[in-house]
Amino acid sequence: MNDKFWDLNKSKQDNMIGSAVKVFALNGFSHASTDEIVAEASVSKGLLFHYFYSKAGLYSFLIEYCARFALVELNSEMRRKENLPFFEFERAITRAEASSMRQYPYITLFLDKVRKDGATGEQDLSSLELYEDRLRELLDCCILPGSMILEDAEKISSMLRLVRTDTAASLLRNDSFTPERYTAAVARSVSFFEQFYRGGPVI
Amino acid sequence: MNDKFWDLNKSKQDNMIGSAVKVFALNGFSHASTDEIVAEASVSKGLLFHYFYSKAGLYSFLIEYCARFALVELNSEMRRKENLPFFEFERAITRAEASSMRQYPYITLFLDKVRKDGATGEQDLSSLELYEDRLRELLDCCILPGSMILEDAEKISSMLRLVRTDTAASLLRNDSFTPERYTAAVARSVSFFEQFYRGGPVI
Amino acid sequence: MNDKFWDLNKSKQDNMIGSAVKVFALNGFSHASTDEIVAEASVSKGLLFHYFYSKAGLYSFLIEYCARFALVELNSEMRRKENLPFFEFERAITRAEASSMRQYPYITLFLDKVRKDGATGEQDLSSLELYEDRLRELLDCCILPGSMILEDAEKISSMLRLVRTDTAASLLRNDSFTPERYTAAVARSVSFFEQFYRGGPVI
Amino acid sequence: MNDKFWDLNKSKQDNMIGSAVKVFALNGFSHASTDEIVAEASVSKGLLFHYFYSKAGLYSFLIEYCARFALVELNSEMRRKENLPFFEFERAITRAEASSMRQYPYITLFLDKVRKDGATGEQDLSSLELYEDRLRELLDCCILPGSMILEDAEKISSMLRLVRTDTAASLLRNDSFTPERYTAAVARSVSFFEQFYRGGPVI
DNA sequence: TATGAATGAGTCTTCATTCAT
DNA sequence: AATGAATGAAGACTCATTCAT
Repeated sequence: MNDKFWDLNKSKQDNMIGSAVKVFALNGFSHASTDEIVAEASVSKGLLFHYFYSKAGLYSFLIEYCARFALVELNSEMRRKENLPFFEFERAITRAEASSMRQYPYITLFLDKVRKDGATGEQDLSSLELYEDRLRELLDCCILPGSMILEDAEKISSMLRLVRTDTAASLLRNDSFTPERYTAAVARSVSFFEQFYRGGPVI
Repeated sequence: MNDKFWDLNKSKQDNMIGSAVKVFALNGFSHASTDEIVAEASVSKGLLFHYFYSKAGLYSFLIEYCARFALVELNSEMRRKENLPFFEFERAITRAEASSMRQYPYITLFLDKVRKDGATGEQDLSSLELYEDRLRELLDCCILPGSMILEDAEKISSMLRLVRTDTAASLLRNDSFTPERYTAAVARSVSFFEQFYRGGPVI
Repeated sequence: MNDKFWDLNKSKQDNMIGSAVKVFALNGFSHASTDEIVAEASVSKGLLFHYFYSKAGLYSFLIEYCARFALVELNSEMRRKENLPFFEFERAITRAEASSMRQYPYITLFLDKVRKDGATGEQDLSSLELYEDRLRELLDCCILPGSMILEDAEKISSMLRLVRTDTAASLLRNDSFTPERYTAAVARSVSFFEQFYRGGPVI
Repeated sequence: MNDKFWDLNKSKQDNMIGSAVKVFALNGFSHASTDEIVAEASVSKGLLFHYFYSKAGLYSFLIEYCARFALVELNSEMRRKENLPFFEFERAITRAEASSMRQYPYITLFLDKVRKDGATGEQDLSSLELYEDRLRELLDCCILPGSMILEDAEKISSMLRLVRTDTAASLLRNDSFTPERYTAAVARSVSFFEQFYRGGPVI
């Protein structure tokens, strides 16, 4: 990408980023059209390519930018609270995502699409892996309920990720997304798992 | 579609269906190329369009065909066993899918892709909905463990669907898919949920 | 390139080759437009790319094809007459070029453009070099007039090449090109040099 | 062009002229990019268009400017020496070009490119023709060796022009150009022709 | 029935040119 | 005078679809 992008004022940057994230999130890399992106952002075709050189270049940039953005939000939510009880940790992730989505509503869906598209592609996913590694690290130092083993925590955590993605997708699809609704909807699923472990070992 | 397709011998039919299902499953509707489909099936471009008129027509046909095929397998697995205990029901779904995938390995991934692609598209998804409705119906008349309410069963069921899709995707990706491995892998996740409800109410 | 190109009938092949050679000869690689080529050949854009994959691929193909074609014409003109007197050799080259240009009028200009464009580009020029090598080889076994040393023969030969290119360019420019006019015009320049060596040593 | 260009100090003018001449000489009109020109000259895009209005305008300006510049150098070299012996005349042309190239190394290549590009284009070449006319005029009043007729002089002169262009191109290509090397290299070719006419009529 | 050559609308990308600052 | 962000028309290339055989 062209570093001059950062000389633009924040709102222009966010307009272009948000528009591109949305179109990529909804269509995936191959079917996202640069025409749609520039229409969504109300800028010219030339400008997009001036800053990002190619559709693939824009995509790579967004992966890195969004993964880092999400990581910052995650760390900011986690500050000074590393050893959270497992379910509090899951709620914190949800709040961090909600916070990212306040800025770029489609960021969560976008990163999810990248994980799937990227499996077959040749993108540099290292930033995204950094984010995943951090999540994993935080999970590892969670305080698990008495009867929960790490393997179970991982299973639950990966299922909750699915719930979050589904929730985001469905709220955005019918135009009713707000960070608050998102947090509330996911919270119900977290509590669902939590009940199994409430009040000690389950047998 | 052109009904003369059904006059072909079964192996030619299955060759074209299986090839198209695979390419659509791996790439989604928009990025699947008719060139790749005809190469995979070793037939000519003209023939594909002779029978299915358009890429969208082929896609629609496959949705209907695969959804019905999966429904037949599901019903066949369920015959005379409508009131199964919940976790046995989940195991039965898994066996039904494994059976479908013996014929068309990518069918499960294909139908999953359709649900997501289709959300934004204008496909006729009624056959798929029929399949979903049947699943829902079967779920409704399951025998739930003592402490499980229907809402919980639905949550668990939708999470297990995710597990099944992930399992299928990962086995197919590294070329190690067999119906048996698929059934075995999913069974472990079913048992994970089952433990919470074994031996009576959990509190 | 796509080998199926050779399955087309000769007139279609020659139509596409001749059109592309003309457009590249007149405009050079960078400024030649595929739109202009397909318009000149009266075929669709898709077809051009079906057979040649890219503008660069077409260009590479033409370099090889034209260099080989010119080489065949050259060898055919030289058959059984390897040890020609120098100026007869130059006349033979001219006849060989005239013969190539009967098929593809712009071939000489095209190959000349390639030598210049190619100096900065990254084309595979080995076929063209084969042609040049053959010319050089034939020059080396010419019978030189008594007072002419090889170095002089080379100088004269390279100047005559320029004369040939200029002659071709000017005849084609004002639409008056015929192989006969070309041969006649160049012959005058050959004779110009020849006079210096007629009747023995010059000093 | 915008006459205010002449209010700039000479070094800024020459910087822009030299850079543009170089880029046009190396790439021809169509493939020369204004981005490359402004990068070479280290000025802004806007400034280039402020002074020259368009790429074509800049090109036209350069043709006129360079042709006049070359003419001035030619006349300056020829002052008081109109009736030169033919081969001295050719050496004088070479020195005049070398002198032009001391100021703008690519000027000779540029004017040569213009003659070829211009053949198909719609540029105003009258300044260049003035230069050519002057050359022709000087040639006409040369003192020819006894056995040389005017037509021969023209032939030799046009061939020597080619030699000069080739020499300039090859020296500039491998970064070893100096006016002195250029003059020396061309002198050898002039002497080659001269030998034919040394010591009286050649028969 | 079956083929694949041929088409052209649509997509990505470049680049001369404009204009607000 | 000087900048460079912004534009959009034009060019390379793709791919679903058609049609003669």
